[in-house]
Amino acid sequence: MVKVTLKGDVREFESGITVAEIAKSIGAGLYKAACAGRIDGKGYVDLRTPITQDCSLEILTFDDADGKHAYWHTTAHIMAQAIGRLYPEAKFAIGPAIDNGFYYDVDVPQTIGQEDLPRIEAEMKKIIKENLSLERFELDPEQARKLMADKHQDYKLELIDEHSGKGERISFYQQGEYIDLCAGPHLMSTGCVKAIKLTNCTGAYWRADANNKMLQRIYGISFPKSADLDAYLTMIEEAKKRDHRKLGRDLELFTILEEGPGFPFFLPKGMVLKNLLIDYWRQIHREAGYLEISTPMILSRSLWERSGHWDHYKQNMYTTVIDDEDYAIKPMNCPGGILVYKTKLHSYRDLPLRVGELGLVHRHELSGALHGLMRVRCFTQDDAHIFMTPAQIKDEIKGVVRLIDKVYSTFGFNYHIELSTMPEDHMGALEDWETATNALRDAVSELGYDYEVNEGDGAFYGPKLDFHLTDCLGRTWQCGTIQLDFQLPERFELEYTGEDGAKHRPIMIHRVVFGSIERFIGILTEHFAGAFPMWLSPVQVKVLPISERHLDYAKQIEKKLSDAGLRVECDERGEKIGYKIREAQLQKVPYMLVVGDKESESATVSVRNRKDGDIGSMNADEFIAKAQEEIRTKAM
RNA sequence: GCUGGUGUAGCUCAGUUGGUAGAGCAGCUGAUUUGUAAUCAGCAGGUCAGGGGUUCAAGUCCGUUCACCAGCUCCA
Repeated sequence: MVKVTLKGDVREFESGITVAEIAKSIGAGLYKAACAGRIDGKGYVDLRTPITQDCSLEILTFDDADGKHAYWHTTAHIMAQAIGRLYPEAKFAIGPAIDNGFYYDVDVPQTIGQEDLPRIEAEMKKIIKENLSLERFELDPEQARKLMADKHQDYKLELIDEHSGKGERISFYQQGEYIDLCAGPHLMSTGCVKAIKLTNCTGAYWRADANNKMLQRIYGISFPKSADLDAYLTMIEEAKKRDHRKLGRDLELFTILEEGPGFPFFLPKGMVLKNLLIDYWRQIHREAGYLEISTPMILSRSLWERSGHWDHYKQNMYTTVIDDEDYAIKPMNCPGGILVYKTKLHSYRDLPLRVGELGLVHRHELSGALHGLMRVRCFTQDDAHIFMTPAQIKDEIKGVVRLIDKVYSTFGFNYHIELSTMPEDHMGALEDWETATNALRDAVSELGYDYEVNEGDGAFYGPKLDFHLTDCLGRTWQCGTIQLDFQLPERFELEYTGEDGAKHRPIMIHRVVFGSIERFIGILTEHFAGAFPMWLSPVQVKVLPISERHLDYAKQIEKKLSDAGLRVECDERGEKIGYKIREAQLQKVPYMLVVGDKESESATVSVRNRKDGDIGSMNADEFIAKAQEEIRTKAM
């Protein structure tokens, strides 16, 4: 017998009972809803897992993130089975669950287009109706190879070869005629899946390597209730309305034209926003002890050769020729910052030396990678380089992490941190990489932040901590980054004079907080759906006279607010008040001041808030005080 | 760059089996002088993304270049 603790309740079962059977013993409803199990609070296991030791057990349903994972993974198998029926020559690659649903990569001779998805969906629904049970079995590598070879599943054979070295037995799941190499876990039968939707089909490289064959990837999602599926699809439609590319046009923030793909134009209102972010940036960096410099946009080839960019980053660099000499338009600000460091001698007393630069960099990004303001070919980095002694590394990293957290909190962003380690194409000694990576790891864990490790994704000169923000559709974008660099100080022979009078080599941090101001504005726009907080709104107040005879009074109010430092406009057109309000609402102006007979006689304004509607009347000074307070506190 | 899709007025979109472009909103003009999300009328606006080809005839068919969209790869 084994003792199993379920939600604090201890129950006894015969040893070898499966998770599914335990769920069944609790209730038919739970058994039906069960997706996976969690033993002793760790990870998640298949429902078919036998329990042979005392433990605590959680039955995971679709409400649990891991439960969803199993649910979607099973749906991926159902889709693969359907594809197998419709395209008998199909070869299957991998088909995992992802954050929002699942996909399967398949290799079929025909092109599967959007218009083919309903046919596959229909076949999936048949398979669900057939309520096929999913059976798990294990084979040793030789048997596994034979099974997959018989089915001409070349990609699966490659996957088996990868695992067979470990000598482990290989697990499979079978439902009806469909057998898939798979570690699971899975639901008990295809009938457990209810509402399905295939959302997208696109190309994807086998093993995520651009040198490999491109397979066809089909994305889908599924839910236990069709109402949940409908809600999800509605949510996606709503999210698209917050797309910064649409809002950027509607709110006249920026535009990107065919004449300059990837090179954004900032319109007057977008420029207000950009400048406000820069003002804020300068203020917090001054407070954090940073100096500011500006370095040239174009610098000589020899500089980029010395920095290593010419060897490691050339495919992304725009180059030019001046008086028969090669030059490059800077893709990064660091070499310029380093030259500034070298313009004078430094003492250990100067360190840490924090030097910021709002640098406009240009990078040739692949045409297919461009995406509104999120991915452009020229962008302003809110860069800074910190030169320091080895003893200062950890504190400086912590200082930057805190600064980034402070800024992101100011905007109400959630973020996650990734530690990116040494890439294949790197320069410098392994020990340095190890020291640098450990310093980043220690600093972030000592501050108590969680992070994921992103193997091999560091910069060519050093490892980095990346801060990722999420857009309206849940895609994440790297914004802040902290990179620790031993290489460039070495290459440029940077020095400072130590307490001992001898020359020492400083270590440098490259860091950005916004990341790029362009990308940050994109994220910001989607986060607030264009309704920026008062302090960031390009137009904060719109004065709306009821009719022409209130125009003088409206202009007085406008002047008064403008003198008080508010960004205010007056709608002087001979339109009805409803029309003017509608337009101001669509432009997401935080406050509208309606002025007519009543207001001009009593020297007041009727205040309308874009969120709460009419909030009553007050005199102009009261409104100004209220507005200024909202701006001062950066209220969201 | 790769796979698939899309490209008609400033924006959102119609445009039948090929028979040489249409609406709403926005804009301009005029009338209306208005009380918390769209007043009415008139006017103007397009080398149908760009070359090319098939055809008596191409927005429509074919090919190509460019841009955009989704994803992959890559990245702030």
